[in-house]
Amino acid sequence: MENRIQRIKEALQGAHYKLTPQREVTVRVLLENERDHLSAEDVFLKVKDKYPEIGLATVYRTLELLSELKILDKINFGDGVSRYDLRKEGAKHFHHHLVCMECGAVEEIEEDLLEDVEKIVEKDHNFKVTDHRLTFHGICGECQSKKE
Amino acid sequence: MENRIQRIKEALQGAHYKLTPQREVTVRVLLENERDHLSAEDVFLKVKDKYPEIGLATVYRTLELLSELKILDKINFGDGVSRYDLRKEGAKHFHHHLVCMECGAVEEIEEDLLEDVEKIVEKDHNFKVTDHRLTFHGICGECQSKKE
DNA sequence: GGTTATAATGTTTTTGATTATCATACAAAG
DNA sequence: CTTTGTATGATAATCAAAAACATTATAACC
Repeated sequence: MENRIQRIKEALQGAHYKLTPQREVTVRVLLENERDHLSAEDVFLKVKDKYPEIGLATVYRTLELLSELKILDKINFGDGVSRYDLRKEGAKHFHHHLVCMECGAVEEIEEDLLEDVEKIVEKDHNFKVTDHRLTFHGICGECQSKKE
Repeated sequence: MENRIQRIKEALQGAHYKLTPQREVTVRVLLENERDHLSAEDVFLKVKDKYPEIGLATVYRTLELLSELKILDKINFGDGVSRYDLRKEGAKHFHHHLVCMECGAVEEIEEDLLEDVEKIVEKDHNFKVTDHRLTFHGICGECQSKKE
C-alpha cells in the first residue's frame, strides 16, 4: 500500500504535480476499493469520510489528473456515469471486463488476450495501437444457475 | 435501402411496435449516415430537416427503442455524448472501432476477431458471452505520416 | 360511422453529472 | 517578507438525457 502510494507520488512529481493531502486521500480510497468500479460521486463520499472539508471539484480534478497520467482508467458501462479503475502496476494495457446483463455485476479479467489481434489490426489497417478496451456482455455464472 | 427499412419495420412489428413516420425518418437518417457515429443531437438535427415538427424526445425514444431491438448500438467514446451505430444486418456482434488519439477519427473494422477469445473467456470464467465491445486506441495512418 | 382504449408524439420542465469560474489558501523561490 | 504560481472549495453554469404531461394519432370494437 505505502509503496504504491510512493510510486504514484513519484509519477505525479515526474509530471510536476504534488501529492497534496486531498490527492493522497483520494488515492487511498481508490486503492482500498480497487476491486470496485467507483463513480466520481462514490469516490467523493468515501473521501469525505476521511477528509470532510474536501470539495467535489477537487475529487473530479484529481480523478482527471490521475487518468491523464494513466494511473487510472476512466470507463463507461453505459449508465450515465464515468467510473474509475486503477491500472495494475506495470500493466501496459487496460484490463478487460465481463458485464452481466442480468444482475449488472462486473468482473475483471487480467489476461492479455489481444496480443495477436493487435498485430492483425496494425498490419491490416495501418493503425499504431497504443491501448485497447474490451468488454464482454453476457450472463455470469451465478445468474446462469439461477435461471435453471 | 427500402428493403432494409422493410426489415426494420418487421423487427418493430415483431415486438408490437409500429414504424411511424417519425420513426421511419429517423431510420432513414441513420441509414444515410451509416458510416458516421451520430449523437442523438446530430440525429435530431438531420431528422428535423426532413420532418420539422418532430420533437427531440421522440428521437431519443426512437434511438432507445432501436437499441433495445439490437438494430442500433449505443456507444460512448468518452466525450460526453452517446453515439449510435447501425448494426450490420445479420451481424451477431457489434463491430469494432479504431479511435485515433491524435485527430479523433473513428474507423470501423468488421472482422470477427474474437471468436477464440470468447471461447477462452467462457471456459475460464464460466461466463456466457452474448456480445462484446472492442475499441482500439492509437494513431491512424494519416497522423503517423504527418508526424515524420 | 362513432366510441373507447392504447400507443406515440411534442412541449416543457427537471434531473443529474460534469465543467467552469473565482476568490482564497498554500507553497516555493528569491 | 514578498512575489509568483499552483491547488483548493464553494458555487454557478452547462448540457445531455429523462421525466411529466397534455395532445394527437391509431387500432379495435361495437
